[in-house]
Order: sequence, then structure tokens, then C-alpha cells
Amino acid sequence: MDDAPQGIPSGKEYYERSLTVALLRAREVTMRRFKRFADAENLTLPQWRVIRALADGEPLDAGTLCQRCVILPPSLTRILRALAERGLIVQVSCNDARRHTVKLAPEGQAVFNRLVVRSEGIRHYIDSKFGEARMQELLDMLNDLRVVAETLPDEDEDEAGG
Amino acid sequence: MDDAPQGIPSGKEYYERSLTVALLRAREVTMRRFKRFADAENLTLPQWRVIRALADGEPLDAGTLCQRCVILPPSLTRILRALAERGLIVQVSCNDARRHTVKLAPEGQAVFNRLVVRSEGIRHYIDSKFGEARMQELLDMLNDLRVVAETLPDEDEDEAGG
DNA sequence: TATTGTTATACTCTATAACTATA
DNA sequence: TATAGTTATAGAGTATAACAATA
Repeated sequence: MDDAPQGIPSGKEYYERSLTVALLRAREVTMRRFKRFADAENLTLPQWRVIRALADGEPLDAGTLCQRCVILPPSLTRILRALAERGLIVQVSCNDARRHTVKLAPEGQAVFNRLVVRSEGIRHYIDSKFGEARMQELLDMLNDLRVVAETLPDEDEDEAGG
Repeated sequence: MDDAPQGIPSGKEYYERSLTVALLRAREVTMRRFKRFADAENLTLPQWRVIRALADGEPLDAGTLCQRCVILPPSLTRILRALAERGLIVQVSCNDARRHTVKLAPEGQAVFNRLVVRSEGIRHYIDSKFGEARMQELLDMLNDLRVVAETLPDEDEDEAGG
């Protein structure tokens, strides 16, 4: 055990206090119920994120969708093709012809309307148990955390750091 | 727009206030840096979660690992095989011969020791910017959220709910 | 020449069902 | 008969690099 890092906790408590695992598990359990509703509409969760990001009717380009929905460009290309083939989204023209810009078609809006009711139902249940004010606080913290983590230096330490 | 759900927000603000998206984005950005370190050790993130869950030396069975690491059984089977082939974990015998129980091998402990230093470095950076007390609060909230979400009724509403 | 997406490709994880072995 | 994992299999996302089209 001599080569164990100093001052670093380990074991179950450490694992339970891991931020990224806590984020993963919280997400998994809050998504589990909704996923069945998405399945029933033949939508994957990334597809649902795209539809939701477009839900206010404003057209968005591929780059923006990648960022907001946390989807890599090659995946998004496939997703947009699938959604367009089902008539849920339509392409809109744009000044910059390089940009692939899309918006929700009426059928896509209808799918959103059906699913968002489910989503809000789950949200209200969680809010009622968790506390609405605490939920707002949690969302603020998560958004803050994202801003903070985005400032992480590109290389935390060189090989000299040992 | 007559068929739009009543009282349901939409648009960018709504998307930004989505809990599951906030969880996803927070996780993505806090993991991005660490992933490079895991890559350098030829570990996928699920593989790293397994190693970390075993880091205190206590043997765990497959079921427990699936739960703690948020990995489905078929994935875990492959992951355990890969880690065993690399000599990072070893199987240990158990009273119940149905259970696949494993523990970290010395080489696995060494990998953990190398990577946890990186992980803690990132964690300290985030703590220093985000606030250590707030971070503890955030972790408490995330664990609470998980407990709350686990109580979600299996069927929120029947078809009668419309 | 830089930017925006798409294509190609390989790998991993997700997810469900069917199966094996043990209790 | 129930439980714990594994195998089989299909499908989707992840990720990198190479490519095409436009600015």
C-alpha cells in the first residue's frame, strides 16, 4: 500500500461522493420512466432532445443542435436524416449554404406535444417530493457547474506534475 | 396552436431548465478532461467506474457492480472479461456459485492509483471555483434526487389520464 | 484558407430475449 | 421454481479521420 496516493479517499464512500457518478445515476433514474414514453413514440433519447430543442419553432443549425443536445456531428447527421424521413422535421434555407438548418414540422410538433405532457408529469411528481425551490436551486447549480468546468485548463498538469 | 399543451413552457428557456439535459451537460463537461486520462490508460469510462467501485479492495459481485456503475449485465460481462484479460481484476470464489465476484488485482490497483490522482486534480480545481461547501450540497441533492426518482410510480397515469 | 457538415469506419454501449447453471 | 449471469443479436451512439462544399 506504500504506493497508494496520499490523502485520497477510497472505498464505497468515495465512490458514492463521486460527482460524475452522482450525475450519471441521477440522470439514469430520472430518465428511466420517461424513456418508456419515448419508446412508445419510437424516439431515442437523443432524438427527443433534438425535437425538444426545436420545440419553440425557431430553426436551428446542426452546430447549435450538437452543442445544446450533447450529440456529436456524425450522430446528429443520422438523427436529422431519420427525423426528416419520418416527416418530423423539415430543412429550411439559410443565408450560409454550408449550414444545415432545420425546424419542427407539424407532425414533429404533435409528437412534442404528446411527449412533453408525460415529461412534465414526471417533473411535477419529482418537484412535489423534492421541493420546487430546491429543484430550481439544483438546476442553477448544475448550470453553474457547467460554466465552471468549461474553464478547466486544457492541460491541468504536465508530466512534471508527479 | 390550439392543440398545444396548456401551461407548459417551451423554447430555449424551457430547454435550458430541463433537469435531464442539465444533468447530461454537466456530466459531459466535467468528464471531458478526465476522459483523456482514461484514454491514455486504454480504459473506457464504464471500465473506469468498475475499477473505482472496486478500489477499496472489497470484492463485489456482478449485480452490485451493475447497480453502482449503471451498467447493464451484458455490458458488464464484456467489461469484466476485458479487465480480467488485462490482469486488472481477478475472480474470487464465493459461497453462492452463481455469483461472479471479482476484486482488483495489484495491476488494477496501480491503474486506479495513477488515474485517481488525475481525477482528484480536476475535482480540486472544480471545488476551488465552485465552492467546496456548494459541491457537498450539490452531491447531497443529487443523491436525494435519485432516492426521490426511485419512488416514481411504475405507471404514472393510465390512458384515462387525458 | 477556414468553416460546416457528411461520409467512412471501428468500436462500445444499450437493450431484449433466450439460455445455462446454481440455489 | 426463482435467481445470477452469460450468450446472442440488433441497433444506436461515440469517436476519429478523411472528404466535400461553401465562405
